[in-house]
Amino acid sequence: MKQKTIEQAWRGAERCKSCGIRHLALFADIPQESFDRIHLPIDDITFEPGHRLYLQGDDIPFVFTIRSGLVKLAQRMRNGDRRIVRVLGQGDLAGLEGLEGLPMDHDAITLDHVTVCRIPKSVVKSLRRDNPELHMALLQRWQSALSAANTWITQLSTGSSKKRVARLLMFLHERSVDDTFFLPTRDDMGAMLGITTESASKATAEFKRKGWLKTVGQNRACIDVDELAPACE
Amino acid sequence: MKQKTIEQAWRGAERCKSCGIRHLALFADIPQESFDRIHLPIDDITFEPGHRLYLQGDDIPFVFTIRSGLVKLAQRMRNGDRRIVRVLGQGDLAGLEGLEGLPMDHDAITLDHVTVCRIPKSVVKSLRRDNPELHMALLQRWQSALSAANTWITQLSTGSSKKRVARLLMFLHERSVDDTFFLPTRDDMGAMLGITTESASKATAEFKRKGWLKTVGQNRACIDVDELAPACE
DNA sequence: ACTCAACATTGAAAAAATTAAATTCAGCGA
DNA sequence: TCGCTGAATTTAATTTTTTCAATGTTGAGT
Repeated sequence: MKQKTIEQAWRGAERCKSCGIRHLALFADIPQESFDRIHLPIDDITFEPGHRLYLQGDDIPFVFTIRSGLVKLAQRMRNGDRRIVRVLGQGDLAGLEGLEGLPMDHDAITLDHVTVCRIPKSVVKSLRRDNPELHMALLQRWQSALSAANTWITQLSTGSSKKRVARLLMFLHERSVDDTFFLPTRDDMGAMLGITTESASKATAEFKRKGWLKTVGQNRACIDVDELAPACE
Repeated sequence: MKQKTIEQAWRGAERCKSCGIRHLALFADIPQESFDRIHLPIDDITFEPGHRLYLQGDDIPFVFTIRSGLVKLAQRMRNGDRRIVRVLGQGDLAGLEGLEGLPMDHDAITLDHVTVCRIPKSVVKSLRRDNPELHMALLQRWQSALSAANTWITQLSTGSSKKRVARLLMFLHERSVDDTFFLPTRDDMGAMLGITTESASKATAEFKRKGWLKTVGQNRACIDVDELAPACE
């Protein structure tokens, strides 16, 4: 079990109004007086790479807003194969299924250093009761999650392994805050794209040789978008 | 443009309470008095195979509950490739995205004969305003759509072409009302599984040779589940 | 019965991906 | 420094998939 660090724990939600990504977060449009009536702990937590937010089958009493970093959602199949079905980034919500009282159908594991806002289901539920804004926000989260799933199928599970890797790099580039982005292990890339580790390695090595992909430090990289774009189709 | 046949059109929603699949449908738990206040047309429509419910980019004022038959959701990519991202069956909802006011990101096209219940967005919106049951029903639709998308990725976009075809047949079998199911064209199977038409044809032909798959009539088939199951992994 | 068009099947060659094994490389602790 | 370890890469053999082209099959319409 990896370690976790609780930076700050707040009674109530005073912190939310000064949250740097509030415009992206679940409570974006919730009026202040709604917060004032809520006095439940909303924790701001930092996780290191490889931490499990929850596992397939878990029944967790939280949802998580990703404040920074990347989280992979992976499903394991009976035969042991695993497939990463989505990668969440800043502003995305993890654990939506839990709100409907269903057990998780996937693992959620941090890829790099991740900060999340952990919100008890009970808070969401009680706010949802009388906040149409939150209703809308939740529906929009579902919408964007589904849209992301579609993209995952059409862009990252289709075409040759090279195209898939190229599209994955573009995807990671687009969702990054700065001009570099987190480069997953070849193993994870394979699980994201439905190809073997070796195929992922071959494609990334080729892009690096051609200078379209440059590694920066340990786990980060940047790409030449104009050069890589043609390789996507 | 394909033809459509309007079996019955109803002013108001009197019909809903006697709907045969109401337990599966969107308005399952809506109290009768809510219906009585609504007087907008909810149409019961039959489509023949190949009819487009809506196309990518459309901004439609309806959602559709599938009463019978199958509907494919397909995304087209810039290079012209298409990928079927999901197949909807009885009780599923098509056009959810429209509720959030977003244009459709996919085509919805009937595979076989399909009957739908076409509900104006405005009806859903006005009912949603004061019906927590409908809120719940909508969230659950989103949930099951997302869960289906995950299944699509892990089961139908992973592994060898034979496994994918086997899993698709199992999937179609499970969702069928009777013991036969609609067998898509090899072309559509390819688009569902991310493989070529020929690969889909070879796999289905092999299963037929082995007697694990039997065609029944034109577009329908049945499988020997016990024989086919091992081929899924 | 004939024709046409759409769909399905098949075979052979080419291309691509997977498997397996070996190698390089960087970081880490003794 | 040395050896260890995990990750990434390389290589070669094998398997799978795609491509391309030809051949069957089927049903609708004449």
